Amino acid sequence: MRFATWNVNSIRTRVDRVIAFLERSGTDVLAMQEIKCRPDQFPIAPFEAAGYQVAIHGLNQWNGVAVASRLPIVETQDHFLTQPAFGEPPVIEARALGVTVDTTEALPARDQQASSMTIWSLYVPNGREVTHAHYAYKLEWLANLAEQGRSWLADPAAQIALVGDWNVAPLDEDVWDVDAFEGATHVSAPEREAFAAFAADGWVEVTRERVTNYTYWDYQKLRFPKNEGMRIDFAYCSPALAARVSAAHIDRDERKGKGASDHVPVIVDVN
DNA sequence: ATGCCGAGAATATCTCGA
Repeated sequence: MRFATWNVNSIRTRVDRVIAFLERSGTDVLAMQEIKCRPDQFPIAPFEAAGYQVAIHGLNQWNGVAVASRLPIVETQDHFLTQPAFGEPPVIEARALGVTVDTTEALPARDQQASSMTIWSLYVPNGREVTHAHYAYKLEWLANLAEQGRSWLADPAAQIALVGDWNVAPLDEDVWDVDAFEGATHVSAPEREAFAAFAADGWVEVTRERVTNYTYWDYQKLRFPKNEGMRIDFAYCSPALAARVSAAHIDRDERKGKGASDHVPVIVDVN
């Protein structure tokens, strides 16, 4: 069984690339971020034609998350219980979508193996500037998700993946030039502590040891040709799910050519 | 090589992204 996460930066602009990726990669479940549209604007037909159901959560042109699955979708949640609001009036933004899929047909029968998996497509707030209210919101968002996550991990058999654009570069090596990020968001100590808290709680980030590459390159200043990128897309798995992960990689080719997202897919294989 | 910002809404220029 293969799942993936990809910040697509507008599904309406990128749908042809996304469908081609699904068919080329054999991905069973794809978590998307920054779809930048409402459900009624989402190009559902090409997904269905390719054999995928789509769960969509989008409020307007900002943010937006979705999950495409060729495994049966059995439950969806359009926010996590402790998810904070932002703005005036306060709104719980479209930044989290939990989709539970039946994995029976994609995995070999095995004693006591779970028959379902919940994949959360997450688009963590950017933060903008460390002095901005959006930054405090980002830290609250991560802390509240961690709080929620601890309750989920009370079940040692939980099959849960928290995947998406975390908007945090956890290590210095996750940015092309740490000096260029002095004082910026994504690399600050509080953000890194908020990210590391998930590991302390028992979540296992399954791509760190299997992928040695960036997942994002800015559109500006020839960042991709010069390989000046950032590693900010991750997959935290519950312990029981992490134990079944066999491989992970990125599809770097998706950053090439006309019409690329600024992020690439991060792909995880599960036995 | 992969190439110098892209997307959406509104309507000409703004917000947002990291």
